[in-house]
Amino acid sequence: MWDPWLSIRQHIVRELALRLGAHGYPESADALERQLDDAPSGVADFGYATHRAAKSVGTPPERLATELAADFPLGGGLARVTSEGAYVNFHADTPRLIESTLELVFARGPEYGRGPPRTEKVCVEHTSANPTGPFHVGRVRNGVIGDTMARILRAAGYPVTTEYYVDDMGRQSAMITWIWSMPVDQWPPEVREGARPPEGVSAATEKADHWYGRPYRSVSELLKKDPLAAQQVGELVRQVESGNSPARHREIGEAVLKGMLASLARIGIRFDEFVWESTLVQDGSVGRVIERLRKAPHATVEENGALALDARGYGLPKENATIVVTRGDGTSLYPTRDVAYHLQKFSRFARVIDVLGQDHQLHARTLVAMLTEVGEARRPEFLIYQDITVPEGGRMSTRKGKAVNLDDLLDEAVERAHAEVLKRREDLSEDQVTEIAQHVGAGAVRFHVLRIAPDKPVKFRWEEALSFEGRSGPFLQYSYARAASILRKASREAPPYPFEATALTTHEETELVRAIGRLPGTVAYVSRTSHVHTVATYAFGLAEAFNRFYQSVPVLRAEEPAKSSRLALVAATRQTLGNTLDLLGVERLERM
RNA sequence: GGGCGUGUGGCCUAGUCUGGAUAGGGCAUCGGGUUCCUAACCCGAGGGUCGGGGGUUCGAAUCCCCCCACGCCCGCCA
Repeated sequence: MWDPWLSIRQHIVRELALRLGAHGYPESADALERQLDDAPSGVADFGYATHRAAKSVGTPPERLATELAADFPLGGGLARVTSEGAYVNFHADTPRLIESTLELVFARGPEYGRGPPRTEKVCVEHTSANPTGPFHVGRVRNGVIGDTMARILRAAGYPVTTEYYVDDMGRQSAMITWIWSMPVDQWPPEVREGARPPEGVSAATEKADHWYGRPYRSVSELLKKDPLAAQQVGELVRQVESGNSPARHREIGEAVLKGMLASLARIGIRFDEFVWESTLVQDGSVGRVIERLRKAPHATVEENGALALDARGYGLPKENATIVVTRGDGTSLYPTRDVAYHLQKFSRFARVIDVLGQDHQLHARTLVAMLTEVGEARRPEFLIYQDITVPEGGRMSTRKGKAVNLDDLLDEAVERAHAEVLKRREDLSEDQVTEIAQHVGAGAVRFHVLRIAPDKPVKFRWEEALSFEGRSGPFLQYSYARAASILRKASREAPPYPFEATALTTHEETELVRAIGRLPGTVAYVSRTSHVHTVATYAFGLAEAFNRFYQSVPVLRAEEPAKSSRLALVAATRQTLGNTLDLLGVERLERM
């Protein structure tokens, strides 16, 4: 037993199938499961629209609804069946629902919401940004979505590994090594000018991603008009590919990555594994992929010796009907190396999920075409999200100078949170205030990115990202803290929580129980659909239900048995909201 | 030009996969609520051609077709 709504749904669907069958309308329980709607709130728990069945049977829908409701068998947590117009309405046995929901929450504790264990190993690869400089806000959507998806899949019962694919082989990371391989005072003037650190900032005082990343944009500009510099960078790429990369290359890459990961850690994103692209070249996997592609059905060789694939027939855009596998000098390209990486992932995992920005959509299809060409039938599942754009238009880009640094956003969020905490709480120590502010700021930013469907483009606006009110991370944290506070004052911070289901009778109480009961279904839904934002929507609804309860129903000042029962309800809310916050990667706060 | 995605009150958004009851929320605006468990909260009000047009259906924000607008991609970059 892991979902308090499951038995009642199953009962309804099973009996409905039987009764509709008796009316001459055969429909499987599975099909009916999909047709069973949530009834409008206040009307009932579930509703079934009879129009379709009625039409097929030749009975007026209203009559069919009346007939079905009249002698529908109760039980399984179903207390009452009514009809309204063409709808059959199913009402749960509320005391029984309260009992099964709260008991389940207390029995499972931190495990509440999780599904039955599964054995298929899943890999969620996300973020995988080049180690060339600090994260901007546009990039973190990938990490937030990927990290949350991984948390949800774990909750759904899968063994999950998160991976960061570190691209240390491309031109972009070579650019950083190239510029830092010479003393700063010998840098080309335009680079030195463009990369000048602000007053008082040095390598010792600044995070490595910010420090090493500073010249990135200027170098990128320089390479467009300086063939000699471009040639030197190209030479470096060849060195890396042949395994003779300067030690500095890996050192800088690791330093920059470390700085980047520190930023992600601030919003709860961590990785299980890192796969450095260069290792795939050095262990020969990329070479083997190139050899297999050379013998592939549609392999061709371009005039300058570049190996390519004639990809017509793969549904790629016309101009892109050729996939280039190696450069003229024989060095590999990113899609080719990514094939090697995917073959490796397939050997380690049953399911491979790639979180990709929409700008990688074509890459995804290229990758699939190349996998076909090497005779690999397995496919990654792509979780595609739209970009975060800048209000003036266009997506964030460090190179174009249109980007907001994640660290800057977080610093600002934490600063504002600090001011808010100070305003509200005079009793806390400076350390407590600082800690709360960090989690509130981080929670606001992470939730802001998470609350919107991945399919939707997001326009970045400071005021929205920094909102602590309404549908926000801090609202959830505040709700959790309120629940924690009541339990603390009652000295009831741990089980057991005895309760009497019949003592919980107000609309606010029963709605809160219903919300608590919806977590397992939400987890199952998201693990199936990858609609990670649904967890954010759920969390908000739960917190809202709790705040309404809090407002209208006294707990500590109530008489028994209401008092104990309400304390149990508060404890169940704290557990459920806490488990949900864990899924969202938003820190729980016992006080704020 | 082709491919993918998006379009829901002033702004942001859920619902779209699997069609079903008066399209839910948040921000902003206006009006209320704290001698009482944390007002980062709660209650109420106004505000909607669900981008436009056709179609399918008993029924369309949801499915199909056409069109419009916006974003991204269409490198021997990643």
